[in-house]
Amino acid sequence: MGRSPCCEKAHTNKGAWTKEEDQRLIAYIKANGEGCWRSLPKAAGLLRCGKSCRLRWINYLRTDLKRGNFTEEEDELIIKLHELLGNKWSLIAGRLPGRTDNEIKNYWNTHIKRKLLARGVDPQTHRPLNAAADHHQQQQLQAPRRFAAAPAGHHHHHPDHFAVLSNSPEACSHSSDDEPSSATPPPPPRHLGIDLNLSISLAPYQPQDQTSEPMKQEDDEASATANGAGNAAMTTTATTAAVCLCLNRLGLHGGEPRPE
DNA sequence: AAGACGATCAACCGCAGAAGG
DNA sequence: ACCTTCTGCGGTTGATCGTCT
Repeated sequence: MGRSPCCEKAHTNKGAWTKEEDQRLIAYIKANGEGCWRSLPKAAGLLRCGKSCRLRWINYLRTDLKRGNFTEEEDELIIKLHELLGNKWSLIAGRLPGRTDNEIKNYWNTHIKRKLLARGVDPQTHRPLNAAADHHQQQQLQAPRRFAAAPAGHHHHHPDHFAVLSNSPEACSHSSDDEPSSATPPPPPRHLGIDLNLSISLAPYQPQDQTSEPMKQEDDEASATANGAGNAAMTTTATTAAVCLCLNRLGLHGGEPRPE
C-alpha cells in the first residue's frame, strides 16, 4: 500500500518518556483535551509521534488509572471475559475500570496464562488441556472450523471471529474452570446458526452508571449484562453467572440487528 | 559479589477500519 | 465510489528489575 509513516521518524524521540515529556503531555491534554493525536506533539512541544503520545496518555498518564495488583475478582473476570471475547483486550479493559488494554494484555501473558495452565486449562480455548488437544486433533481431521480459538498471531482482522468465539457453547457449558468438559465430545457447529452480532452489543463501561444507576439501555440486554460484568466488586460467582447469562441472552436475541 | 536467568511492563510496530474529502 | 488520513487495536520487543546460583 505504501502508507505514509505516522510521523517523521527522524525528528522524534523514542523509548522511555522523561518526566518533562510527561508533564508537557499532561499539561497539554488538561488544557486542550484529548483528540487529534497527530498534531498534538507539535502543539504540545513534544518530539514524539502522535501514536506514542496517545499510548503514553492512555496507558500511563490518565488520572483514572488504578495501577497496582489485580484482585482475585479481576483475575476471574478477565478469564471469563477472555473466554467470552477472545483477545479483544480493549473490550475486556472496558469492563475493568481503571485498567488499560495494554495492562490486561501483559497481565494475561505473564500471570493468567500460567494460572490457567496450572489449572489444566488451555488459555486460548479455555478447555481442559486434554480435551483441547483432542479437539484440536479432531479439527485436523475435519473441515476447518472457524469457531476454534485462533492461535496467537492468527487471531487477527476477522470481525466475525469475535462473534464466532463468543458463540462457543463451551463458553457457557461450564460455570467454573474446575468443571472439565472433557467428557463432552466437541459439539457440532449448530450454534453457528446463532448470529450474535456480539461485537456491537457490548457498550463501553460506564463507571458512573455502575454505582448510581443500574442501566439506562434497557433495550439492550446483552449490553446491560456485559456492563454488569464490569463491576469490579462483583464476586467470582456472580461474574460467572453474568457471563453465562450474557451468552444465554445473546443466544436468544442473537439474530436481532442493531440499529446503526 | 557477580553473573545468569526469568519475570514484568512500557513502548513500538504494523495493520484494519473509520472518517473525511 | 474511491482515495487518503487518522485512530485504535493487538502482537511483539526490549529495557529493567528481582531472584537464584
